[in-house]
Amino acid sequence: MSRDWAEHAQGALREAGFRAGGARRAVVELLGEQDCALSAAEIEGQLRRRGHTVGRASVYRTLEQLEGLHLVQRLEIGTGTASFEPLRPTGEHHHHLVCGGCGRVVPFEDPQLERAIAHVSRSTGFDVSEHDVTLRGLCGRCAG
Amino acid sequence: MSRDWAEHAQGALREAGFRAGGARRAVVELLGEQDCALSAAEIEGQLRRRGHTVGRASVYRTLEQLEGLHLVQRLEIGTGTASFEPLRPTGEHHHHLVCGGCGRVVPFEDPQLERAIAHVSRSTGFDVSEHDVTLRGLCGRCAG
DNA sequence: ATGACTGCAAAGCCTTTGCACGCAA
DNA sequence: TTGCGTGCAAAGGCTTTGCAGTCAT
Repeated sequence: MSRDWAEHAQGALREAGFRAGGARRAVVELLGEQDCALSAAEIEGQLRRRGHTVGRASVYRTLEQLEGLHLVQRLEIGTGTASFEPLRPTGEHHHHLVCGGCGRVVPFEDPQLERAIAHVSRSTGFDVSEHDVTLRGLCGRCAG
Repeated sequence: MSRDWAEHAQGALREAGFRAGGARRAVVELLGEQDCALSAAEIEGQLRRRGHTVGRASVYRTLEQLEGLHLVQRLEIGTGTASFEPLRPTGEHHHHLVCGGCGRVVPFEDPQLERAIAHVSRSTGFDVSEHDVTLRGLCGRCAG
């Protein structure tokens, strides 16, 4: 199912007029295998570790293009470093819990929370297309 | 009521062992008058406009201290620039709607959303102390 | 008198941009 | 062959840090 996203994204990029290049394909494939958010540096590092080195600029450019097509969501989870994660066409997604002690990021999902957000969205006068929720605190280990 | 926050914050800072200096006091007072988030640059600019110039470093240092005492919340509303807003001891607060067209940031509040978040928080195994919600889309004017 | 507070300037990071070369179409 | 895609290096922008002078206690 994760691989589905990569194929979907490649198709959407092609339809949007982008050509097929190695760097972008590698970034999209890596993103498709992820279940949570990755920073640009993490993407660059993981690709290099796989032996497929990609320029930093290409990583950012690809992410920018994917964001423009609503294929990935950019998240600012606190420390001045952005993270990116695939946006499934099904709408299924999760949010994040961040531990202020160890920095661990844990995903969670909650239907009731989604319903509340959908309800608010309709009452705003905005055409809301994305949302994100971040909970911060201490994880079991750090809270002691 | 806004002024209450500034006094509360000054007291908390004193109890935490901080001395009374002009730069920090000015930042705290300005924050107390705000009802929504301000960036460090906006804080610096507004203080200068009032004739009370404060060094950029002092603004950031004060914000860092206030954040450490949970007196302000740092928000990353998208464009790589952090914003800060007072955290009321009463717990009352709002969230943000961001227009991707004009960049406008509109605050909103919703009790049902808060309840949903509180419910999720209790089920996570984390000791959740803060949260933030950001809705993104196009405002009435930009959606046309 | 001591050590925290400040401001300025420099350094650090993450991200974006400029440019020349290579590859898809 | 055209011009998009890519990588490298330089530039940008926000934030943090180092340092010396000042002020609170």
